[in-house]
Amino acid sequence: MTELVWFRNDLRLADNAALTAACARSKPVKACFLVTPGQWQEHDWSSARVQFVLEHANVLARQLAKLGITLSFLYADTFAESLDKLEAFCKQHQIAGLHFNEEYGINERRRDKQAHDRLSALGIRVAKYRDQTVAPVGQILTQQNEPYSVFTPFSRRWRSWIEETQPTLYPAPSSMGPEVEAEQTDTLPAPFKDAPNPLVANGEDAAHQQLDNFLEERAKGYKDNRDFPAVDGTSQLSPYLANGVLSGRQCLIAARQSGISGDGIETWINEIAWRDFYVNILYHYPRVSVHRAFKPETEALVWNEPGEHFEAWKEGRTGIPIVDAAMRQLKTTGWMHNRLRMITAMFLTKNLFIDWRLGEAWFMQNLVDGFLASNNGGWQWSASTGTDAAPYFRVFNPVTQSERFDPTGEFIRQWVPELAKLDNKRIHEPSKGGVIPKGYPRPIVDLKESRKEAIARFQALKD
DNA sequence: GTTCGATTGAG
DNA sequence: TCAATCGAA
Repeated sequence: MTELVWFRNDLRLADNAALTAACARSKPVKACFLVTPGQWQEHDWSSARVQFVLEHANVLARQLAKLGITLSFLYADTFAESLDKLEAFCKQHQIAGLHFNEEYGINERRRDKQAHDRLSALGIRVAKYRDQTVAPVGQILTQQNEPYSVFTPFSRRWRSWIEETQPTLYPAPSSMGPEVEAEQTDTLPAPFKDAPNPLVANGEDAAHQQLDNFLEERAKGYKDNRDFPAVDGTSQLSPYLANGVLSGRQCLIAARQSGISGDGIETWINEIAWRDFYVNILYHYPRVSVHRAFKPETEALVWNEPGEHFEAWKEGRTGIPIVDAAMRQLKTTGWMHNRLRMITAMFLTKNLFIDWRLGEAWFMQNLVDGFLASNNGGWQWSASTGTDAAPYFRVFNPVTQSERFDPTGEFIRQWVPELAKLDNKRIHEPSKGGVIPKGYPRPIVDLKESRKEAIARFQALKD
């Protein structure tokens, strides 16, 4: 009788609850990965992400093969069809027990429930593991046993849970049998083409090297440097985390074991907490995964028609240099610096007053690290429709942000070469006091007026 | 029940 | 200053 590990958003050998449990149970162990392009497209997966995931699945297949575990690729279009494939696979290989780590999007939960019901009916044990976050999802609750809707108290509770529990890593499995030949999936399925060049190196080993390198080189200065897009101040681990090549738990434990102390590392650990926080929000408030606002009253907002403004935003020709630089970075590399995600999201929702859902989808369609919980959480935060939202009257001024976080215009110059010759002052707002370089647009919206209008629309919600 | 601290700023 | 809101005390 065979145990089967179903890999999904957890493409790693080390610190993987489902894999460890399956290998501890009995031999032999098999593994599978379901290739579902239609579902990925429906979920706005980017080409960059699909490429990243499939390449990492191939790396995983080779690692597992060395341990005597075959990872089989099962092809189906949607989640619904994939369950037929999974069921057939289980019958064909006489699977006794299925193991997987939970995912928390609403379609994923529905799929997992159906998988559980169908396979249980065949007499197969179905074991699921709550492994996506450092503290198991649903563990961190207020004193009234309610989910937190504000980050700071959540993070305090989260930190004390870690102190009390001292989480440890699941060991990577040892050999389960003689080496087998690794199956490999071929290149990008049909809807996903023209992925940008990979931003980060392939494989679990590369992920750990990058984590170690971050801790050695940049963690201490993280708090001071992380907001400057021209500075290499962040960990850039998000593609690995979003797709489970690394776990948040591995990051946390590596940070603690590094012996580094101080504001830098603690600020970074807070980012791991943000990730857990938003996964919990997705879990406790399923409405956010069907494009509904966390704050229901904000559903009454009437957003502008997207039109030409939305096109200009997507393509990086809004006439606001920091916004355009950021949007071009996203489209070209599949990644955007976090400070810029806030600036561009705030600009779309508060200055252009375009529905946050459109921005959320565009980010997903382009990001290599697109992760429903964090992307939705971040967008709703920016749009003031979400948890712990910035008060609606607090609207970033993108020019001010640009002056503060890209003071020499280095980042703008990199992505908006039309403006490269402007001096450090003018580059943030070329329309002010001088001739705009040829080929660069005037601002498509008046920042001051649009800010006032947005605040008024939010104010009107309360009346 | 009420106060109080805190909240990835801007004008 | 502006100013909303949650959670803890």
